[in-house]
Amino acid sequence: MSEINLKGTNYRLTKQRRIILEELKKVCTHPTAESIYKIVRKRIKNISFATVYRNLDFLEKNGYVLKLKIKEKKARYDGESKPHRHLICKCCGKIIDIFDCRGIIIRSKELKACGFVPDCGCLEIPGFCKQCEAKAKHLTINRFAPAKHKIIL
Amino acid sequence: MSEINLKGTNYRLTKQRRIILEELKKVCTHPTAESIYKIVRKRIKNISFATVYRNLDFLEKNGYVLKLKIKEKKARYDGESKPHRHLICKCCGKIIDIFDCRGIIIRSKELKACGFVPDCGCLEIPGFCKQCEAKAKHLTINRFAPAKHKIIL
DNA sequence: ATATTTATTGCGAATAATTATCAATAAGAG
DNA sequence: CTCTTATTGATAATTATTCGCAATAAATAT
Repeated sequence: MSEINLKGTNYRLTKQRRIILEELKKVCTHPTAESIYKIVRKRIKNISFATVYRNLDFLEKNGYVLKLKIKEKKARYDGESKPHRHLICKCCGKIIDIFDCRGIIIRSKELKACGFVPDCGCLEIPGFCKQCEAKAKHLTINRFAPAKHKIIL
Repeated sequence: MSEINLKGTNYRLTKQRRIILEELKKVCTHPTAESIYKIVRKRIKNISFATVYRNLDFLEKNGYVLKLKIKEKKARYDGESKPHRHLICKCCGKIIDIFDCRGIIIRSKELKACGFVPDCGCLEIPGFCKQCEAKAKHLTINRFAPAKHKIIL
């Protein structure tokens, strides 16, 4: 189990923060704030939902947890703060962690030309999980360009 | 300029849809629904905001436009539906298109093992734009793990 | 053309995730 | 033990997006 050393800062390791972090580190999923709230409430009966939001924000801003950058209604958090990538299934929404990624190579002259420095420490990679990929094979739908209609250029 | 051929479908190319698409293709930015609404209203004075949302959704679902998958409050749309990538500056939020990307190589045994098939036709790559990268060099802050405090494991 | 069917629109209300407010409380410093 | 400041809990506010529905417009049948 991990501990936080807040010496030399104005921040405090409150019971709320400690327990939110502990619980988030216990699960291997990528829970929403609501889900974390429900779990934490078992240990702090009267914790406020706002406190959970505030502290997830605090923990993320200070590098203790990750907040996924996917476009979903509800934000998702990750108790593992070590840089790693997430595979996001475009079909079922499943999130798969990959930790062994030795590098992401983006072959683009434009990228080099504009001087952009990729930081893929927390990168969400869209695609299709094994199960959905298998299902998609039977369909004629083009997953990559889902146009039903023709575009005349 | 592009045209839509809706023959053989139940969908209609209404004035609203045509103008939303036309205007979205005119700009090289990645506007929000609100921004598109403001532009389109110049041509259709009484268009409803809900119509803009509905039709952006329609156009995206049918492959005419892209909807960025970044975690921002407001959704952002792209009139260019051809597969391409976006560089997202973690510092200033700038969005840069790259079209010449010949491929993204993800070196991971875990990825291969789980059978996930990446589909990076619309991938958002985080990092730092030239300007922000230059600024960041002067700082001691570790951009990759923004923790202000120490974590004792 | 005109009538009929069905998709789409405009309006306003509803939803829902997140944030802000603020008095009360708890934690650390002196 | 007192003082200062950070944090909390409760609740209200915000805001992007969606929903419901009658009115309208577009395609199809007559």
